[in-house]
Amino acid sequence: MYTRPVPETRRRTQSERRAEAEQRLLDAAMRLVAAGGLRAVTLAAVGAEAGYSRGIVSHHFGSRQALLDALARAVQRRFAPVHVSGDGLERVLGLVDAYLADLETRDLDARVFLVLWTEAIASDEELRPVFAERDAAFRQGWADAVRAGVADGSIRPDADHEAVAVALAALTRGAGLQRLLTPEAVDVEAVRAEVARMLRPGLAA
Amino acid sequence: MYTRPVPETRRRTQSERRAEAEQRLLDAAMRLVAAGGLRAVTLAAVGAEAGYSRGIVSHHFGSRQALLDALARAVQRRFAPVHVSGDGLERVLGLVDAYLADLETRDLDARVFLVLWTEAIASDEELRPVFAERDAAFRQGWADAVRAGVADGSIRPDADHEAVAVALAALTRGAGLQRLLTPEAVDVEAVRAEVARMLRPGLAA
Amino acid sequence: MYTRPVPETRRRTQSERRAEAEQRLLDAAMRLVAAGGLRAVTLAAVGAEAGYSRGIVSHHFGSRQALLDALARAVQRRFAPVHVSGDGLERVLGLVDAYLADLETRDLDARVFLVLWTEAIASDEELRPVFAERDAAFRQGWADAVRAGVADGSIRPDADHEAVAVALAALTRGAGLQRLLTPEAVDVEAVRAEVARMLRPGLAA
Amino acid sequence: MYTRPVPETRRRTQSERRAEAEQRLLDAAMRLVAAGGLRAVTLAAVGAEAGYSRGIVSHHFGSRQALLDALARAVQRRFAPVHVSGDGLERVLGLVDAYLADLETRDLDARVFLVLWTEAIASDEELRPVFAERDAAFRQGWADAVRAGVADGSIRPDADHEAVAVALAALTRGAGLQRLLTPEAVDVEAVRAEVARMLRPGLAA
DNA sequence: GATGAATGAGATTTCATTCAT
DNA sequence: AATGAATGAAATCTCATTCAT
Repeated sequence: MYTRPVPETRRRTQSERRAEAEQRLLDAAMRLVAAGGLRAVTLAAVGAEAGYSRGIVSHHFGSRQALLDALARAVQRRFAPVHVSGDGLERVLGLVDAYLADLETRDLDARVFLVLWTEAIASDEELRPVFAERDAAFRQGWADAVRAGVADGSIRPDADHEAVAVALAALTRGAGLQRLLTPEAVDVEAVRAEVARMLRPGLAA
Repeated sequence: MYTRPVPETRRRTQSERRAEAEQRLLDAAMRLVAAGGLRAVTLAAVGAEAGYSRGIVSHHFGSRQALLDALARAVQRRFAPVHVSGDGLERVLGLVDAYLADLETRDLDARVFLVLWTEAIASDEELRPVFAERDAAFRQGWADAVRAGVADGSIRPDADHEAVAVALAALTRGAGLQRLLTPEAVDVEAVRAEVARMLRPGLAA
Repeated sequence: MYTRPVPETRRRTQSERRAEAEQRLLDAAMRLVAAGGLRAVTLAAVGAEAGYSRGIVSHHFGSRQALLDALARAVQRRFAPVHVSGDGLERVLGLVDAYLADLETRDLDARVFLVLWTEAIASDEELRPVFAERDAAFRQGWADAVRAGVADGSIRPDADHEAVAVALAALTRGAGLQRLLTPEAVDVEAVRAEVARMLRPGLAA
Repeated sequence: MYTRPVPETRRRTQSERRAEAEQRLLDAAMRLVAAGGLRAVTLAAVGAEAGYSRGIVSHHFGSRQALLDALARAVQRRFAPVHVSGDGLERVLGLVDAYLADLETRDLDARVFLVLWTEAIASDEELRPVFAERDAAFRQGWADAVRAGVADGSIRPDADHEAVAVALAALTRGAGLQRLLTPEAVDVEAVRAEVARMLRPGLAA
């Protein structure tokens, strides 16, 4: 016999409602950033996109800036360094490849991250330090991987850790941004393959 | 007999005055972009920075968008591909090095170019096509250099011209943007040196 | 045998809790008015100042206006005419002196009363009649005192009761307001002394 | 023969237009303050009341606060101390009388001045110092008049200049405010007459 | 009794644009 | 050619109010 399912929208507690609303607002903000840049993230637009009213963002985040801060931190978590197997040289090349692959497979996250990252450049507000700090940690991770490669003998000993980190981070970010501006010009698969061929000999011991 | 002295600044024609005013406005806009991003480029601010009044930009360019278009084209001309000597592989590596060097030696141009370039990403307006077109030509130039290197035997024959072009353009732009966000983290000299060491073996035949 | 200790704060009835909450809210509102004028009395601020939540004021008073009404009545009770001994002229002068003294000794009450009184002027809402009525009673009290002084021969017979009442009420309120605006300029003790000397000969028979 | 008069609205220069607009805006703001207090002075209301658009106040004054500052200074000029003839005691009594008379004869000015004066009390912004300063000068004027009366022997020598100044300023302002709240209760003529009778003996030598 | 999620009205501010001078 | 007066669209922010929990 047919039994009616428990209704999807059961009674929610206040804190559940709050958590859900905030998540929906962040998701809405991500979609808007991806589609139109930070300029498209108006309080009214976020409220509407999330299915709420005009005032909801202020209610939950207090100010637009606070929403953007939360958004930046959320997307940094989501678009965080991938776990890559391998050691030394293989790990470094694997990281580059993984980031490039993410541009396609995690398109929304990548887009939002990159747009916010560029917006942080001209921002005197709180966006800049949030990204500056994260970038430091990000480069540190790569520099550490290079150092490990040097230690285990897979990477040539005279490699400048910091400079390699800057160059590889630049390469992946630059490629991501180029793909946002001219998607048809960036064949991610081809770039991944070529970058692997291009970098390996120059890094190997 | 009294002779009227020749005025130091001879009477300028209307068209000269117009050209001068427009140049001063573009210079002012560049300074504002460099200092505060596109958001800082308000019509009143540009007028004031150039030493004119609020209405001057509208008077000369008609609209803010027209000013930005002119600014984009001007900065593309100023920050145009450097002339690099050498052939084949040396020319490709020389281009990378020259672009990286420009980040420091032509700081203002580089900054304005990169800021406008990122703004073009989320712009539905006229900025996007202006940069998309130029980027195509830019990559074409690099792809041609790679092709020439393959032809003269200095670059390995299986190099994917387009992918290399994307990767190298990405590397230089990414480095430039990283420098804007965290200047202290990007030692341009060190990056130039390391990039040369890192790329040569991977591109050489 | 174990005996459960008598709780220190015995269980309060609902109506006691209600009364206590409302009193705490009124006290909180008074502090806010004194510190920042009516504008500082937002529902959220009153709730927080009283140690409750944002919604508490609406819960107890229904609306902001109702809270302000209750506040006006409460402060009118608290800042009510002082009991002054003496008859005739002495009583009139005593009232003036007592009101002036209250400006210092009952600073919070005086401040809140005066702020609400001035707010009532431009208020179409319910604050105006509340204060207009009370002012009428207040002047009546003073006019009566003057009349009694005339009757007992201590005040000159041609004194215009109403006009004296207006003038003396004006003097005390004006002094109180001046003290709120420029506290350092109003030496209450000196004003009390001078006012007594200045008024006595002009009112005496 | 009939000659057509010069049209009233002849061509005006830019600076005439500016001056006229600003004057009309201040006048409009005064009417709004008089009718509804500072709360009624919204940018949109001022623009509409002056016969302009919503944005006109920002255009001319930059911000609401700047408009209020200008308004405060304008009304302080307009409602400035009257020139009163006489010396010593007569001058002091004449000043009190003149201020009281102004409450009726310059109703609008008086109303606006008094409303802004009370608003200054709870204002952390720029209104407070503007009125605090002016009040100091105002009291100084009165204290000087008292001192002159003592010097010429018309006022009793033990009069406390500052305290008299505070009391008389308080009396006139208090009366003005009372008249705003309950106009029917304040017979200005009667108060003037009674105040004169009441003060003279107490101030005279 | 108490909390706080959600709404929407209303205010200020910024700024591109239009147009008279 | 140049100025700047005037407009109005669009954004953020503050808050009283309503109502579900």
